[in-house]
Amino acid sequence: MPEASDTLNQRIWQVVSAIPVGTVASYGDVAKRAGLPGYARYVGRVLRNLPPSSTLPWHRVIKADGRLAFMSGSDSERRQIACLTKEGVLVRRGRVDMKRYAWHQ
DNA sequence: TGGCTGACCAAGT
DNA sequence: AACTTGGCCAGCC
Repeated sequence: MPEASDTLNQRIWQVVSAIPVGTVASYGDVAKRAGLPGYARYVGRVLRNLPPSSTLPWHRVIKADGRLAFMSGSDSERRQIACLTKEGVLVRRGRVDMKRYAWHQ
């Protein structure tokens, strides 16, 4: 059972900030690594609530099957694709090749 | 209290 | 690869 949400958020932020440049991790992976297996949706909510000024590499977090979580064609999706591409992660048809770019713990 | 909603996941077809 | 289904969990009415 979760403690104070501030503490949980900090754990999640810490995990996300540890994702190496040029790699990606799924929401479920981040949750598990933060000690919260099964809390993938919670991770998504935490990232959604991130302030615009945040420097956290939220763009390195995608769905488990390699697809981006945003609606196709949205501004958010375009921003994420731009960030990933700049880091060398190839995004094609809103999808990333997990075999190649997954963050292996 | 209870139903609805997601920046989700895994297995099946 | 595209879809569907059932499960999941906290926030917001």
